Amino acid sequence: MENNKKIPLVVVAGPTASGKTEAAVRICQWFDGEVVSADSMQIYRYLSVGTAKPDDAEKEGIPHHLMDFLEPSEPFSVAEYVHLAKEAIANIHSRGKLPVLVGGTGLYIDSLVYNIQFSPSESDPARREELHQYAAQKGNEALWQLLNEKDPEAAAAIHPNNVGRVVRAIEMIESSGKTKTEQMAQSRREPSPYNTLYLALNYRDRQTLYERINLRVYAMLEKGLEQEARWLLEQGYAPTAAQAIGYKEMFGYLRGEESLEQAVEKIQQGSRRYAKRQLTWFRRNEEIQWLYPDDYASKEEFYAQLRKQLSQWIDL
RNA sequence: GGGCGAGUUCCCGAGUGGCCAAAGGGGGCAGACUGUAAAUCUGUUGUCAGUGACUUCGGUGGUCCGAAUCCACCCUCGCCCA
Repeated sequence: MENNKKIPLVVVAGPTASGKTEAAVRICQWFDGEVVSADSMQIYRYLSVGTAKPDDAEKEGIPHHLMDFLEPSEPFSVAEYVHLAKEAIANIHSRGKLPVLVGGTGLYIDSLVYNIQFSPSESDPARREELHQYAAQKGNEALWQLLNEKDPEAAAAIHPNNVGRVVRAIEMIESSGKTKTEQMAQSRREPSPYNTLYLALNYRDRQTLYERINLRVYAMLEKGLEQEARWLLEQGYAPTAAQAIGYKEMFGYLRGEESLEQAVEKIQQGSRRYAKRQLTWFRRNEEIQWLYPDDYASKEEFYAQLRKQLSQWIDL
């Protein structure tokens, strides 16, 4: 497929609190675009403040897709995400608009951008549970040995302590008869239908990012994070949503086990560590064009430069 | 003024004569990542040079072949008596 036949796609990635949301809305305003969220937590309804979902004012009238559509009690998966995101992008493109993929969930973004094909078979919860039990009783090493017998190549790449990954690799070979390596190769056969401009935000000075994170947590508190967290806690079952940073740290405080100050510090720290993991993910991708707002004297200067960069890309 | 206790590497905290650059945890830094991914997991963390050397355990001075560990004095903090 020639580039001019591919669907143009702008990606705005980067660590949490780096300014993705605002940058994306600007891009949509300049080039008649619509946002497709690539965030594993903003998919959930009701979790708004804690996931830093943009409110109506911040959206500035720009349509946002794949946000706010799942109940917190529902689990979710990359495969489902890619399926939905593809549809959303195709739909936006068909209406002559520019799709702008925005988010911090690297796995979701890359799976979509590189058009990863997921095998049709879903996971088997019972078998998974069985394997987890095995590890709990006989040890991580013993479970890993199981994988090592069936798929040594996968075993070599997965640390025995990473039980979830070991279980998944065993599941892969058991359900299909093919090794993880074989399946990975198959998943990459289809060329990407997108002509992607992969951008990511970051700051030269890590401290700047960390300060943004710390401040944003205080802002979330003022906007009602506590109420959202209390609501989520009272909902009970929420396997994925309850893992979200900002909520899980509030639970201890809400149960009276620790102070609000302690919870806040944990949220800030959890967010900083998350940001670091995100950076590790994106940094390995040499295709990404990094944007550093702190290279510019003002935000407007930064955006002016960004607009110029995008114009050039669109003209190609 | 007297008595007792404590001061350890970024933080907390073990360590009471050699096996200690010093357990463990936290934090930091770095990395992995294909159906949990805001999750999960790994490595590393005094300095300098490839086995080694050098500086460190409140300060100073001692004892000893050898001290974070023993002694003396001093400083700081906490508690108790005044």
